[in-house]
Amino acid sequence: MAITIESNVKDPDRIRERRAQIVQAAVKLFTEKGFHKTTTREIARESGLSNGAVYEYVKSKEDILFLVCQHIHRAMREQLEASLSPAESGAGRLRQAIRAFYGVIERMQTDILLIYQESKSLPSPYLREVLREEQAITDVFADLLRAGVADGSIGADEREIPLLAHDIVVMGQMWAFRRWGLHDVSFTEFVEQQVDILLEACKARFNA
Amino acid sequence: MAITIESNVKDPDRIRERRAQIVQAAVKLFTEKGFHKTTTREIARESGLSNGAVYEYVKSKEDILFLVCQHIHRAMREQLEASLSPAESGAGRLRQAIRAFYGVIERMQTDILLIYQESKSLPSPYLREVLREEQAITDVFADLLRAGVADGSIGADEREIPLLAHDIVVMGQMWAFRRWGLHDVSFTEFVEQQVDILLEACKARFNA
Amino acid sequence: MAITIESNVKDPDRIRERRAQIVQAAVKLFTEKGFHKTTTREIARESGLSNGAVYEYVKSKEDILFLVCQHIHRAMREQLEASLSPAESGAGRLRQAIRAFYGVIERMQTDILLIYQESKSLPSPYLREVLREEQAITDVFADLLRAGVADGSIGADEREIPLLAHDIVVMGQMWAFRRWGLHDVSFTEFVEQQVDILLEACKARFNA
Amino acid sequence: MAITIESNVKDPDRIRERRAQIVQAAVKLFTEKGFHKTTTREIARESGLSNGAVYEYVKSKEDILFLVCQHIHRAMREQLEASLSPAESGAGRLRQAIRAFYGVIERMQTDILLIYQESKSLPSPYLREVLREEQAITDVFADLLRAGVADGSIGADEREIPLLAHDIVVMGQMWAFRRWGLHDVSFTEFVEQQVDILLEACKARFNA
DNA sequence: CATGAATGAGCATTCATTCAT
DNA sequence: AATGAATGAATGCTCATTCAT
Repeated sequence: MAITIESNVKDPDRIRERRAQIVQAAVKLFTEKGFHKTTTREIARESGLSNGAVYEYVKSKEDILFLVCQHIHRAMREQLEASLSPAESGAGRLRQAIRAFYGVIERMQTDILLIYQESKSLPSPYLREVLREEQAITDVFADLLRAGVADGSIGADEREIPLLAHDIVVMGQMWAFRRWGLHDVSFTEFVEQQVDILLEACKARFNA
Repeated sequence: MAITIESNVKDPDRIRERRAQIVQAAVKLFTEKGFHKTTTREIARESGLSNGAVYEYVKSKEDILFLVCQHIHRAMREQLEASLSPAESGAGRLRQAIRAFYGVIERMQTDILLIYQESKSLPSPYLREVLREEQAITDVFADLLRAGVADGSIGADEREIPLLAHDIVVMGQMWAFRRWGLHDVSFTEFVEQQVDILLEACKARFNA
Repeated sequence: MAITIESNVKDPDRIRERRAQIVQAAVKLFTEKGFHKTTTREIARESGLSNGAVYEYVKSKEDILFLVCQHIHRAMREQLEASLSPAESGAGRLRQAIRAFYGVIERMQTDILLIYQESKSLPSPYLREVLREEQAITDVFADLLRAGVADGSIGADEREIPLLAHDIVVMGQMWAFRRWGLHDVSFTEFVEQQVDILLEACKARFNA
Repeated sequence: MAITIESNVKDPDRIRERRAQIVQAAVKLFTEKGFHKTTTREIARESGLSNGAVYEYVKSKEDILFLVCQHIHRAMREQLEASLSPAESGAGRLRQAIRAFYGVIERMQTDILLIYQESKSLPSPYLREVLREEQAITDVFADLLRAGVADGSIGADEREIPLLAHDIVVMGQMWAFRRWGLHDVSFTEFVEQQVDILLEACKARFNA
């Protein structure tokens, strides 16, 4: 199911290592100049590989973009999971999760923006995979919502949950993609206000 | 203040007419294949102009993208303004405005997606102008919120208003840019749920 | 024999007038940016004519260049002839002629440079005509030399005369085309030194 | 100080070799049709390289023109130096140098014409470098003149030397750029006459 | 005569990708 | 496995010239 990028090279460790170099270089360059304005030569130079070597670990420039998206999503997931702490109620856990997630967004602003702006250039099988990952993140919140419904700490209706989960994600990500319009709002204020709105929207009850 | 695209041609009516052709062709092609994968030759052919003629009305490919964004924003504004109907209270007018705006988004889905995905390719003076327009739309809702606060039908705090306005916009636009994740939600449900959340968030009181 | 540039327009006065405008504009632009980097549109604008109007008085861009060269040569001739003053001996008349010619060169530096740099872009019948004119100027000096030989004030041999005449011309024109290397030499010094060399070379005798 | 043209290719030998191909092709084509009427594609074809390969060794068409000028100047210098033979007096060495130089000019007529006609199309840093080279050639003669003054074999005044040096160069180069007017003069006659004039002008004394 | 919009061939340059070494 | 030179199709843009009005 998961997409695998082909490589001419056998040694998996080497593949990991080299791709890490490539991805690091690409993230930097894509962030600075965008996918289309970055050349594969630049990626090669920045990653310390030769032109040809890049193509030993990747079949096309789009592969690199996919690797980049994958890498960013992986990092987001890890950070998100690392910062989830167990709480008494479902509502409590949800609140913590949202806060944790928004913290990740704050730290990974430029990467998230990168995905927002460039993922459309992915060939569709890759794009699907990236959206699947985006959905997986959304599902984390859907699951938390359902857990809260189950323990009575959240009053939302099952019909509302999918959209609520999307709202949670989007209302955080806008910190990255609407940065230009939010310069007067501090990150703390931002989080508090959004969390309040979202928990209200879920009909969260902490005394449940 | 407003950016003006230069043209070699003098007759303003002709400019309007030809640029309309160009924009129409470009919207179609950019939507189908994206800005970078569309060639100026394709735009020329699709718009029924010669290669050279296009460059009589526009100085660069980026100009075309800007014209496209401008056109879309203009259309959004017009539709939004046309569908605003006066209501008793500020809260009522806000609710109507959100509904109207979301209707516009529904009808202009692909155009909005286009702006989301391609505006980053604009040279920065153009980009600034586009963001200004985006902000203007956001400000429409900020103003409505303040009007509601003034007549007592909305209980939000002034400090919350800017972010609330962005939330209103983004929570509607996600219908366009998160289409892939909302296939199980009908548009009506979508609107109702978002509007409920948002009005709750504004502390709207309709019996005020 | 003389080349005539065709025109769609009948009235000769109008042709003269319009071509004068075109030439004036072209001289300015060619001097500033060179023949190839100047567009016919620019010439039209600068001369106050429309794009199409230019082509009523001229058949091609090369025609304009030819007209420009012709105009410059004509002006040189006129100035040269106007400043020739009769002197006693052939040698005296030659010296005066050279001085007069060098004065013209000084005043028309940029025009002369223009001919030096751009005439190679003329279609060959035009080029031939331009060279004929250049030769005619050279012949003025050959004739003066012969007159001096005839009255005994110049001792040069007939075999030397053609080259001597070219030397006279070139040693003056270098004031225009070697300007970059002559910044430490004043024009007066330049003239005196060149004239001395040339008259010596002709074996001019003023007491003849 | 000296200008260096960038290349994507690392191996200096290869750069030398390929640039030699490019220059050879370009000299041929520029001589035949001029810089502006020659396309980079033609240069590629004529030099046996692909379109893209040319741009691995050069950054622009102007770079090629500069390389061409540089190559011609280098060849002139080499030939000039190779044909300088020591002579007793300064005046004698000067005479030999002029003859040698004029021989070079004769052999390199078309190349010299090329520089005369096309160097004005060089971007100004390149042009400056080319003029510096032209000045260096002129300075060779200025130095020879001063040496002759020093040993008493030349009677020219220091104030006259710069212009005299230019005269030496220009009176030779006219063999290339006034070819059209010198068809009746044999090269031997040309050299003898110019040398006589110039040595006279320097007040050269061979019995010094 | 004059206008100025339209044409379209043409050009310099780029860059993802390949492949001989 | 790595290198880096080579490829060549593709692209945005220009501009002399024409011609309908």
